[in-house]
Amino acid sequence: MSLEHYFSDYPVQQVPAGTQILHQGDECQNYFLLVAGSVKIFERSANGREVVLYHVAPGKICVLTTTCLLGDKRFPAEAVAESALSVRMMPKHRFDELMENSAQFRRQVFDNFSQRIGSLIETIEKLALETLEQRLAKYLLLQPFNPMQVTHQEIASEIGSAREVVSRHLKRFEAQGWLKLDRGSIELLDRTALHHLI
Amino acid sequence: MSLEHYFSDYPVQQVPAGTQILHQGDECQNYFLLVAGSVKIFERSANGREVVLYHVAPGKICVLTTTCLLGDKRFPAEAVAESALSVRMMPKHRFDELMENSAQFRRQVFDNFSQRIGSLIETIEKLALETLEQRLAKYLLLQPFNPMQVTHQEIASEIGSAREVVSRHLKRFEAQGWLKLDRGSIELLDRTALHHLI
DNA sequence: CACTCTCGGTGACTTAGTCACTGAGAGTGT
DNA sequence: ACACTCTCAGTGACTAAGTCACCGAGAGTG
Repeated sequence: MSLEHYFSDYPVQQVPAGTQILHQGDECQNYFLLVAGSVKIFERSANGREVVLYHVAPGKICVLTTTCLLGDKRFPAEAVAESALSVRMMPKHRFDELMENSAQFRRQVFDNFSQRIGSLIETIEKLALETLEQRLAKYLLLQPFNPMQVTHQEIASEIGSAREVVSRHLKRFEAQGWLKLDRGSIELLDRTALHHLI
Repeated sequence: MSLEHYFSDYPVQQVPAGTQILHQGDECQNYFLLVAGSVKIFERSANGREVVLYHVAPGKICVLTTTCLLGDKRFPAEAVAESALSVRMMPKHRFDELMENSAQFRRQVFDNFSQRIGSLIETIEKLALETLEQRLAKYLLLQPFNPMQVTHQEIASEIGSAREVVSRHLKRFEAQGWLKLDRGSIELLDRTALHHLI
């Protein structure tokens, strides 16, 4: 039984791509389950640099929203729709009721929490212990499309770096013949070479 | 009702300071509640660098152990007793039973999860968006004792940096008259100056 | 076709991390 | 007391990463 089952009483709502769903300091009103699309949760620093904390995938709830509602806290990050979204919203009282009465539901929510903790720890490891080159190579190899449509700025905030630095590394990779750069797109030509960096 | 209540059926066990409790890849056997002392959970990279993920405080359970047992995974980090410990261990079946039957217990465990997610996100923010000087100043100002007994290496792994880099910054702070360095100890002399760095 | 905006490239510089080595102190055993 | 070993910190030389200020190409708009 998937999480979506428990949200089926609530209508699917559409959100256009690019919508900023939550700002830092906002109050969370509802739990939301993502039906389709992708939400980016990230932090923005005083000088405008960004770092992506995680993405919410279809079939998942946003763990940070959950902790806010459970702990009665403000949302500590930014949430933006990366693509057009379909979402279902559930009010707090219903969520609490399900947590109380459904072992299945609890299990699903706990799994979401566990996975998120794992992914956050992975992010910390990468930031603190890996070189930028390694993080960049991993990022490129994980993308589902080739060529991929992505800007250098987007990559920088995914891997916790700065645009210029990413540009320079990519340029170097291109000079090695490992990939081909175009405005807003990157085509991998030699995945093996990138693998050797890791 | 605190978490400790639910562990009271299980005897308090003593663990000497410095004991490595879990290695990367170990299988978790029991949930443990820390009664007294402090446990450091950290990652170690191939070249020996370390980064601290979090500390387990008295009255808390180790969230990572919990996610391992719930998800049937191996422990993904290192766990070391920072001081002499008193712990109570609870077998998996009892934990599952409590999760099933006690709303209070669930609530406590969830709170632990939420707090941990918050602290991990904070760590990511610091690593990606703050300068080393800021992280170092924050670390120093948060320590409960003055002078504090700590090595440069320990500080480096707490703030995700390298020993030499920390040494140089500390040396500079000392030259400014903000603190006094000694072998294995640091005395803060001007907290206000350190605050201005943040 | 001018205007604007986004995206990427670049040089010069600062900050952070790495590597290899040094020496000072603390603790141990004889 | 003395040598031995270990931990801790200091340092120079270097590489990697991040910042700042600026430029120019292309895409989209009116």
